Amino acid sequence: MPELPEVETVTRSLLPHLRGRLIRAAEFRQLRVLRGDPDETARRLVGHRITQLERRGKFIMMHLDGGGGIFTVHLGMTGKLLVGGSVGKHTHAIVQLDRGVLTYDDPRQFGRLEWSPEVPRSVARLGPEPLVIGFDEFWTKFHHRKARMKALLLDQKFLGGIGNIYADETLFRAAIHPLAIAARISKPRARRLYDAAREVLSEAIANRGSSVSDYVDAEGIRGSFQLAHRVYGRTGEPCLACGRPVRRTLVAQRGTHFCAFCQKR
DNA sequence: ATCGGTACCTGCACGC
DNA sequence: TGCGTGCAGGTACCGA
Repeated sequence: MPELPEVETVTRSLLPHLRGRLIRAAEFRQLRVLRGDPDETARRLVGHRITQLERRGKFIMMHLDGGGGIFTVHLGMTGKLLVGGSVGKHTHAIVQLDRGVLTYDDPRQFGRLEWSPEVPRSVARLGPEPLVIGFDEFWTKFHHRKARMKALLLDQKFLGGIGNIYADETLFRAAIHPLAIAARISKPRARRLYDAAREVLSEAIANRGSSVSDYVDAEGIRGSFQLAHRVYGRTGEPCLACGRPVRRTLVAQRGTHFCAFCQKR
């Protein structure tokens, strides 16, 4: 489900429910999604207040008061953080607050929950935020890379937060072929790419993310940016620029949607 | 350091 | 109805 715009939306919708809340109890059911010992993690959480929430890439960090460390959540493909939700078959964590309850649901169990005293390694190794990095720094990181464009955009050490949907949408808007080699792209085209990524992500956040199947925010509300997708999920439909059918192929083991005419290598 | 491939899970849509 | 297949917003880890 969740790439940068979806995780940003979840974080924002979570904030009014979680900031200042005292954690009264924490229960972990499916241990696959928990990094660390369940009892130890519960002990670290209980008795602390959540002082602030912070998104980095696709991670959500909950900061705890009094040097209580950080509780970090990654939603994987199908993770959901819900306030006031009920407990179901795929509910793997239940956090009781002084006001309300926070649950973590995740059918595929690709998500991760982790308590750590400092910023966890998973977050520390992320590349810069695409909406924060300047073009000069982007170009420095970009121009020598020999990876295919699609794979590079998906690489979280390059930029944090772009996933399969927004990689495809970015490349279409920048008119760059997903198999293009980064190092062979000129500076002006790299500028278009940089602008396209920021534009797509900003618009998606403004539309509360893309709900392609079951993504919802912390209050169960769907996003609407799926209605604005230009290539993702539009296989066989006409390219909005040239009318030729949108093609789907596999790049970096991920379904990749693009227009073979508009996007140049 | 960088790149590409595989593993990890469940659910759903589809064809037969 | 049931069964096999392919596909799905993710990262970690491995070898080259």
